[in-house]
Amino acid sequence: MADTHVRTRIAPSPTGVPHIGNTRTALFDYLLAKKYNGEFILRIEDTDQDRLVPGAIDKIYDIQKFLGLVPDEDPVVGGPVGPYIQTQRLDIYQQYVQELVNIGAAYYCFCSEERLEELHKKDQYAKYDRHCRNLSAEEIKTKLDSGAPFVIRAKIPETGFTVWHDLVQGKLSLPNTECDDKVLMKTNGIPTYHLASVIDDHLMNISHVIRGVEWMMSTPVHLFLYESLGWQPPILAHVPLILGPDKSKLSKRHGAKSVLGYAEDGYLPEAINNFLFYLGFSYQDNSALLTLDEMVNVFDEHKIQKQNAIFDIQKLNYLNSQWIKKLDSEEIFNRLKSFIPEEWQKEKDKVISIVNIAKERMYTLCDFVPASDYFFSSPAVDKKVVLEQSAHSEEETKKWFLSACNLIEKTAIFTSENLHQEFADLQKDSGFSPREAFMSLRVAISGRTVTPPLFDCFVILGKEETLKRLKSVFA
RNA sequence: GGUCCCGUCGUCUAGUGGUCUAGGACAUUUGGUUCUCAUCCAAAAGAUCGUGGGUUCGAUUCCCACCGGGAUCACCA
Repeated sequence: MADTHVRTRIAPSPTGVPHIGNTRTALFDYLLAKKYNGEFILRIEDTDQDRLVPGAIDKIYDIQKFLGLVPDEDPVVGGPVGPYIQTQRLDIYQQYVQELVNIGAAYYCFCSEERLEELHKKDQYAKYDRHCRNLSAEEIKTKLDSGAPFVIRAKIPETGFTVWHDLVQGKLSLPNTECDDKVLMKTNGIPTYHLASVIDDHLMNISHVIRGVEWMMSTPVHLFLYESLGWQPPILAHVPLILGPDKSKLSKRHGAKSVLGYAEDGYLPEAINNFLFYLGFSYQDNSALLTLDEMVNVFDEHKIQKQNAIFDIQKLNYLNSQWIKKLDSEEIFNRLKSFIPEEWQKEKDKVISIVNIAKERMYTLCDFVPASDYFFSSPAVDKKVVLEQSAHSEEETKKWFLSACNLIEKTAIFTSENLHQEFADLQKDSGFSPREAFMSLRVAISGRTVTPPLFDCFVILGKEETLKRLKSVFA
C-alpha cells in the first residue's frame, strides 16, 4: 500500500450547505492528498433528487475556494475520470448493479413501501426481512414483465464478520448479521449512496476514503460490494464528529454554521483551517499559526484522534486574532472590504493606518467598523464624560485643553512619537495625572473611553481635525 | 433495545509499566509594561489520568466489569 498513488475525494451532497464537520473532513482529504503529491477531487453526490437544495452546489464551491482547498478535479474543471456529478453517471451504475445481480450479490425486491412501513411499525429497529431475497427466476421475470416497481438490494452474507483496518479507528470487526440488505438501486433507477460511492471511488481510483464515523456501521455493505465486484477497496478512515459545548451533536441550536457563516462573522480562512486542523489533531502546542502548505508538511494521518471533539469558539477567536495580527495591514484591508462602508473603501491609506493601530484589538473582521467609526465622522461627545475622566473642574479642564491645543498648533512634527514626547512634558506641569490628562482628551476626540493609543489617533485624524474636536468640547 | 466506537485539567491535546508530585496550548485569575482597552511578558489556579476490580514489586499506561458519552439500525446522504 505504501506505493499507492494517493487520491482523495470529498463527496458532498447538494442537499444543504456542508457543515463544519464536513469541512474538516475536506481539509484532511486535501492535506493527505497534497502530502503525498496526489490529487484531491470533488464529486457531487446528487442521488437524492428529492432533497436538492437550489444553490447548494455553489456554496460548496464557495467554501472550498474561501478556504483555499481547491480540487484538482471537479465538475467544473473536469478531469480524466469524469463526469464528476453522479446523476450524469446513471448508466454506469446501471451496468454494475446488473452485474451484481448476475453474480448473485444483489437481488430484485418488489416489496411495497407500505409493507416496509408495516415492518417498522412492529419494531422501530427492524431490518428488512429479506422477503424477496430468494425469489425464483420465474417469479422475478413475471413481476418484471408486469412492470412492477422494484428496487435492487445487496445480498449481504447472513453470517460471519466484516473485518477491516481503519486508518483512524484501527482494527474494526462488525457482525454481518447487523447489516441490512441495503437498497442499492432505488425504484426511480437512481442508485443510493452505498452503490454510487463504491463504484465511483473505484472508477476514480480513490486511494483513501475519509468520512465521518456515521458511515462506520454501513462499511460492511461497501466492503461487500468491493469484494463482489473483485475490486480492491480503498483505505478507509472514519473521523470523529464535532460536538457542541454540551457534547451533543453540533446543531443550529449551538449556533452551528457553515464555513460561509463564519466568513460572514469575520473569521479568516487561515484561522478556520488552523482551528479545524487542531480539532482532533495534535501538533506541537496546538496554537501555532500554520499556512495550508505548512499544514500539509506536518499533517500525519496516523495522528487523527478517535474521540469526538467539542467545538470551542474561544480557540477559534484566539487563532483568528493571531492571524489578524500576523497578516500585514494591506492584506487585512483587502479582507476588510466587504465589512466596511463604501466611503471608507475610497480612503485606503487611512483605513490601513487605522488597521495598523486597531489590529491588536480585533478578534474578527467585524470588530473593525464599530471600533473605528469616529475616525470617519465626528463622534457625539458628552462634556460630562470628559470632566469625569479629567477629574478636575470644568475651569481647570478647559485650561488643560487650551494648552493642549496650543501645543498641537505649534508642533511642527505631527507624529505619534513626537506628540507623545511633548505631551508628556506638558502633562507634568498641568496638575493632571497622565490618566486624567490623556483620558479626557481621548473622550474629546473619540467620544469613548477605549481607543488605540491617543497620539496615534491624533495623527490619523490630522492636526486640523484633532484641534477642531478638542475645541468643540468647550465651545 | 442490538451492534460498534470513545473516556487525561472547562476545551484541544502530550505522554509512558516506575523519570508523572501527569507536560503544552486556548479559556480563567493575578502581577508587570502602559494615557484607556488590547497586545506583550511573567505567574497562579485547574486532571486523585471515568469508576471498581484484577495482573505486577509497581499502572494513568496491560486485562475485565461497570458507568458515562457518541454513532448506527431509510427507496437520506
